[in-house]
Amino acid sequence: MKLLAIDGNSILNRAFYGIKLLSNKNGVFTNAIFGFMNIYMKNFDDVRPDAVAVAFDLKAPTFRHKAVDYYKANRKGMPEELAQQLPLIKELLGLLGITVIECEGYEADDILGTLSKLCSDSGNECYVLTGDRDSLQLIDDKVTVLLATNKETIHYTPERFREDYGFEPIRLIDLKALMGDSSDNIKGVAGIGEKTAKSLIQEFGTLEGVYAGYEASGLTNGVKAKLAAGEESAKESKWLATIVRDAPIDNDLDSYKLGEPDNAGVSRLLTELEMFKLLDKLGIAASAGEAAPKKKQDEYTPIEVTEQELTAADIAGFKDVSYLFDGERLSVLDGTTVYTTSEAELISAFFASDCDKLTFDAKPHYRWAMAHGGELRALRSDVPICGYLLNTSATDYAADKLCAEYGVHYCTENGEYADLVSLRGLVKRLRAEIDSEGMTDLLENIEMPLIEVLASMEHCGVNIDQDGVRRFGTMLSEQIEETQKMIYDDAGHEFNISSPKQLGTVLFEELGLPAKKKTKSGYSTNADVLEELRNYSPIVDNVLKYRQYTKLNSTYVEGLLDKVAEDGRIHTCFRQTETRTGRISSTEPNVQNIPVRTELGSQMRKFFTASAGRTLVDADYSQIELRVMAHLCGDENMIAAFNSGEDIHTSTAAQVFDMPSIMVTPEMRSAAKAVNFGIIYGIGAFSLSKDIGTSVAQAKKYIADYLAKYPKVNAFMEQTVDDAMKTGAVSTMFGRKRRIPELLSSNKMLQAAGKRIAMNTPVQGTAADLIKIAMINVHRRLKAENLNAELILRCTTSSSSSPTSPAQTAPPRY
DNA sequence: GTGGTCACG
DNA sequence: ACGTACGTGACCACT
Repeated sequence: MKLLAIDGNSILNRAFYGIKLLSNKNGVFTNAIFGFMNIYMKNFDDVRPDAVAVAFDLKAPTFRHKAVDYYKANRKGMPEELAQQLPLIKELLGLLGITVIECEGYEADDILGTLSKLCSDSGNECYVLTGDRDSLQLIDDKVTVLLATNKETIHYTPERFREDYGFEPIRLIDLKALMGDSSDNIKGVAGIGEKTAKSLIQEFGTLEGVYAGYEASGLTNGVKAKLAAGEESAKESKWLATIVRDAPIDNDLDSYKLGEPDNAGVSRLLTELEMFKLLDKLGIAASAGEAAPKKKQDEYTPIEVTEQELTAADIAGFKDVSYLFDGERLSVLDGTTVYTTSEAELISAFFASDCDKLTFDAKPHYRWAMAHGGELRALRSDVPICGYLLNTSATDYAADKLCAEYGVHYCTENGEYADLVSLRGLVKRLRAEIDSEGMTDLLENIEMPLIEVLASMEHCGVNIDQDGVRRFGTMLSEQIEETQKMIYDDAGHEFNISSPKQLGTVLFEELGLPAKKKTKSGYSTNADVLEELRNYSPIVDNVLKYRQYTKLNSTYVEGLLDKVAEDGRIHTCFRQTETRTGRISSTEPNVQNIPVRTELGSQMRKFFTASAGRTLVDADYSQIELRVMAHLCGDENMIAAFNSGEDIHTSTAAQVFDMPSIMVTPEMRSAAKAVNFGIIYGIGAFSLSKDIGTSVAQAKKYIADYLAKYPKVNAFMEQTVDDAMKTGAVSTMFGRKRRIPELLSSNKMLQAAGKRIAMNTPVQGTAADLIKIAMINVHRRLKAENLNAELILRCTTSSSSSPTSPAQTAPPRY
């Protein structure tokens, strides 16, 4: 029999610190559970055990059998984010049929020690899974320790241990007795570190051996003196370092055999935690409907559907239907009948009909209708859009997940039509939720109408001068080759310049440039770092150039050409349920990050052209986010600055530096501009100082002066953060909500990040709302006035607000 | 799949 | 001692 014995605390800890904080919508953290289960499942697959036991510490309130416990119990407790996951993982393990062992007065490793001894003594195999090297002392012929590190799990057999340490596993105790372990508050012998301790154990075998023979040995007098002074401490340390192997736990190994999992219970728990990926991995059906958490399950009587081919006559009879369409096949649910067809004419007729429609992700349907010269009418609700408004942070808005989350019966009994049959109930629930959150107007008057606008923009696409792009690419390729040669010359050999690892080696080891910053995996070689190193060697400049050229070539030249359709245009995909703030994003290609900041890069924009006989018009709001801020906080000074029509950054500089605008220098304006941006992002003095190249103290003063001049900005920020801390969420002017679980974190960095999100999102999100409204209005007006014009892109536009050309204050005109 | 880097608002 | 502004997406190297 094989037993897998797991140090629950150790693995949970490792998982917690190894995975970024995750939480469900109620702010319950789940990252440690997620990481734990990943480690567990991987090792389970490797070992294929018959029995599993997970041990957890159970701390007694009073002094216990080991002094170390006293200290551990007094150590700073685990962070709240982790502590709250502890009962949850225990519950989950129980539901999975895995034995959880806790033993009053004993730590997890004592339990592992006891379990492994039980196995060893009875000739059974034991695998001890832990992240703690202390447990390596348990290794023997029957006991393998699976040491989970950040990268991999090392299988420690006696052989492997001897290779790494040069002595027997059990001697780890003697080693610790000498070198100590500050994390366990084991003192060891003062002045003896890892190296000395290892060589002593290798020479004398045990602690007792050391003390029996060290005086007569050839050790230095210094070491001898330290050993003599530390003898008592060493003996106590040895005792402390020894893992208990006779904890009073159930010694019948059979009792740890895997039990039957309670799949419904697991499903309920993981659904509540919104850990759908894990549910999937466990092979348990997501979202057992009866197990919905907080929300009471809506009443539902299962229906049986019948299936038939759709006819034109059927369409005429439809009033209020749900449908799904995958680009080929349409299925419409009316009552209990599912009408299906793949005939384009019928699909077109259905889309164009006036019956009310509910569906799932309608944008492609609009596009299909447009591509077939028709239209999609009377769309009443789109599930992912509703789901998005209720939680902008979800990774996807699949029907089964949403049903589980909002307590709606997911109609698995309808087989392939589960999504379709569930649609109506789901929409009803989501709309009710949206209504109670005050977002109905946002849904009906912004997000829903926007779907068609985005579809139309995607459908039209934008014309690309492909030859121009190709020529630009050829030019870039030549530059790349040339630059590459120079870099190889300077380095003295060829290497992959695009590999940060190889580049780091060349710059910081071979050429000996001073490394400024480190990343997790080595030296940082980002533009900021390289910028500072430019004077050291011409190679640095060339690397920067190489980066610029290759970026332009692969992302923009090649990336764009790849996406040009047969009509010579690119048809990007606008994503409406992607961003946390309410902005639209764009993919395949991303048209929202076409270069503009450098002269060379901005040439890319020339290749976005009007097709023959047409004109490309671009329009943009000027300083929309700052204007939104001015409006939201109502600061008279800021509003007056905008109303004056003067360049806002110059005006800010004039206010902050207390002088007439005409005396504001470009440096002052640029500092003011940086502060303005900082204000939108949720200011920090450090970053501001870096941005404008001043001391942190100077940056602090700028911020203080700014906030003094615009007191209502300050008040608004404080109020917003305050409210956000209370409600865990922020809203835009149009009622769009964003939950901010980071605010609940006890990690100060994370909470500070949450506060910045709280300050930024109402501003960024309101701007997004406004632009969406503008897009809808423009689209409608072009249509209503029957103009031969189309809205085609929502992309980057020239943002020219230089001091000499004052910002445009009038609303854009079309 | 993740991390580093860099393009944009 | 550490990291250090908000929001995105694409590409590359590497695991």
